[in-house]
Amino acid sequence: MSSRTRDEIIYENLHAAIFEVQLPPGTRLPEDELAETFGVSRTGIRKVLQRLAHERLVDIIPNRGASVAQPSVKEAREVFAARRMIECAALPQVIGHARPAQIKALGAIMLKEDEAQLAGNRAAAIRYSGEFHLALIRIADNDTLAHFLGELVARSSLIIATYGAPIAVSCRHSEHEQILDLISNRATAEAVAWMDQHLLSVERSCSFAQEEAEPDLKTILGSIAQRGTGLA
Amino acid sequence: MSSRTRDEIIYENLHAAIFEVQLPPGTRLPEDELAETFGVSRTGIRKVLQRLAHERLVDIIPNRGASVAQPSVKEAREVFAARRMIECAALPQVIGHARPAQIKALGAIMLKEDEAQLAGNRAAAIRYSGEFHLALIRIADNDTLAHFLGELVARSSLIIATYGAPIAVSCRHSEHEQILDLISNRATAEAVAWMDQHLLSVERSCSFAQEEAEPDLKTILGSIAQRGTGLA
DNA sequence: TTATTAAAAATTGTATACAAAGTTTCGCGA
DNA sequence: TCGCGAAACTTTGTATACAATTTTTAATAA
Repeated sequence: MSSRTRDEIIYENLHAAIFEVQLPPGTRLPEDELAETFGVSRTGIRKVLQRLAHERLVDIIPNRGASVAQPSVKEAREVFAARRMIECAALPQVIGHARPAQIKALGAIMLKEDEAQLAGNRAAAIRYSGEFHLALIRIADNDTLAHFLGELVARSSLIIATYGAPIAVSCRHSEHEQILDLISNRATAEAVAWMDQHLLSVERSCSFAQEEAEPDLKTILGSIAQRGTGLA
Repeated sequence: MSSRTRDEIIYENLHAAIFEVQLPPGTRLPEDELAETFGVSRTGIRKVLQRLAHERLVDIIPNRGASVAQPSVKEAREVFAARRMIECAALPQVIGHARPAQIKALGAIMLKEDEAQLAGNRAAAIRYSGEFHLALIRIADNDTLAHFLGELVARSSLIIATYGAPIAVSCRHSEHEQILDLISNRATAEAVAWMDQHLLSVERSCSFAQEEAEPDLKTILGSIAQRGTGLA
């Protein structure tokens, strides 16, 4: 499998670094620095940055360069709403196609996620948690849909990094276990309901309140002024 | 609205040309030729081609350049399956949010599509037909989802160009009218059922049979051999 | 001290040059 | 005539150079 071209490798590295929150939201990504790091010219880097921008994992502002994306609250809600629609809608297909070996593989991923959690390996926990959702939808044998969900899962990581409670890491293991049970029992309706609740609970674990209202400069300045301006 | 950078304009031009089947699937897109056409260097063209490749509107084969994508049968089925999931799942949201002005706007698009059909303006008919589906989902106020559907709708155009009957142009006007009626009456369940049927009927209007089976060289050669090899 | 402005530095945008890979053409031999 | 192979040509891949823009720094005046 050496079809992994050099661009591909750079992409995978950057993607993983962002997905696993080694590069937190907002981190600047100067072309020169990346080019030097990966030992290529800016040309190759730009291509990768464009791709990541298209996946909404980095923001590119014209003439001002790239940085790890900082999803807005609206975007965060959209991503979770889209995930609920797609993952729930695909679940019947998943259950229809699921073979024992695939369910076993899901269990293995879940186990690794659990191990990573216990070991305090945050990056691995995030990776396996996302991998669980992706391995799940891949059973539906729809690459197009799986590709979309891949983007949404990666963006979810950025969202949780931005708005999530510092401790809560993405998905709770027990919920994945529950969904897996329902799938292997072919309990479609219950599985869909659980998946919906699972994704809602992840969304609820984020605190969007602070930015729910547009950051209002006047309000902020007003509250500062209250503390006394020294004027008058 | 002069925030349309030069790349953006090139992208929009190429996208429209592909979407409206002015550049049929399989058309080669040499960088030099495009660069000359748009009066820029290859650098700018490559960026646009990469973007279109990410949207699966063009295929890029390393060292062999870009061409308008030719969706496989599997990909075609995936795209329609994804559209059914997304458009049906979003419909409740659409109906919940729909304001009279928006429904009126949908009606206007439908009218233009109808006019284009009658005038035999195939490109405009395709454009408005896609625009109807996009305007519809935009009512749900989820840019993320609308963006995904935008890609799926454009790919649908390529699919229909590749597998569709020469006469049948995308969506039948009457079906759009029916869906619009059900939405304005807030008949959610019926609207979802109609949307599902509508998308299925578009899919069924394509003839995937020829390529449904993997193009099997041995079979083809065998049937040729049957006609007599002249050997022995 | 603070605000304003100009110059300098850093960063991105775009074109061009050269290298690498692929395609075509032409000629040679069977 | 047909098949094979090499050279010429075409096209893409990558790096580098220079232009344009933005950001930072420094200096000056209120």
